[in-house]
Amino acid sequence: MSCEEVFVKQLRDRGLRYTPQREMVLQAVHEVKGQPTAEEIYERVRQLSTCVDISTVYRTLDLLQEFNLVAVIDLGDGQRRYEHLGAHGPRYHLLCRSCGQLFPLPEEEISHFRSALAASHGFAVDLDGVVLPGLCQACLAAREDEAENTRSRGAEE
Amino acid sequence: MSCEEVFVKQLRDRGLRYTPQREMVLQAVHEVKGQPTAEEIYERVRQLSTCVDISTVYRTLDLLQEFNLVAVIDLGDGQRRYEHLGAHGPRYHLLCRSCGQLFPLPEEEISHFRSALAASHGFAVDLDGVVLPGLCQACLAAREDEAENTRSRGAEE
DNA sequence: ATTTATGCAAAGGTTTTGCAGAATA
DNA sequence: TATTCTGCAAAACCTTTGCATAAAT
Repeated sequence: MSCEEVFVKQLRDRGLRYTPQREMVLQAVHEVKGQPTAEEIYERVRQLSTCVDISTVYRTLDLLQEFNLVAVIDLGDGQRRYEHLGAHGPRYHLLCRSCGQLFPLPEEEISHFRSALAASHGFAVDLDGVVLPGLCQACLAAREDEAENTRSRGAEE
Repeated sequence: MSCEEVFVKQLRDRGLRYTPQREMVLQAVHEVKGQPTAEEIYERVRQLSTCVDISTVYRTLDLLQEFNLVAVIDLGDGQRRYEHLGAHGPRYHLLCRSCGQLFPLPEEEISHFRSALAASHGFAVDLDGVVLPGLCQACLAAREDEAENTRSRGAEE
């Protein structure tokens, strides 16, 4: 079942309606790369039709989230971001604090952590859409180089 | 070295000043339980002195964060929260999506996850102040009971 | 015909900023 | 005395809401 079909079905099941605006927001969610903000999705929608309001975009994104068609992502910059959830299901992310790049984190990495936590605390972690900050390989290496340089410079002086 | 001493030293190192307002904000951070918002810290400060402005509180909290004396916590309710970082160092949290309770997550649980990730992706996760959502033991049990009841009721009818 | 959805505009809440006067080193 | 800091007020920011009109079933 395609995303659109899922959306229509879920709407119908609740007595809600499939409108052109809702269709356009879903399309924009597919088309905009990365993890767009509501504003960015709104801009894409505006390319399709000029008189759609951003409040409609927000309202539609709320629905898509409820239906598990998008995940909400927080990169800690005070703006909500949205990510399309296709057949692949939930995604987990690593955010490099230094370069700002977002890296996907495969499910396998999460599952060990999840079961360890379930065993020790009885807590069922649910990391859908969670963004884990840190330093990526490249930035970590750069930082180590810098520390090395500082040390050797210190020794010379 | 006490928090206050660290704060004063860090300020001096940057040519910044130790003012009564900054002292009171640090004190409030120690005294308010849990993970207070800027507003809550502000209220505590106001008990000490009536004419301190909330913008000063925000500005001081920014400094304390830079100096690693507080961690910033996001419980996903659109309000930044602050947590005092004492000698114990960074804290990790589990947030129950159902009852809203916050549970501490000991360092040991994190470290396996961190080394696994470092080995597989070369990414150094840094979960200081990160809040991992999920379901706590009690809410998980309650949910399972409910599912059980629904099933047996369904069978009766 | 009935109910839901939309656009508009305005409000909402938290956090930030500009600036003149006060305080610190 | 030279900067930094503060309080005040206003702005900025993202998101939500109320309401009359329009659209969908």
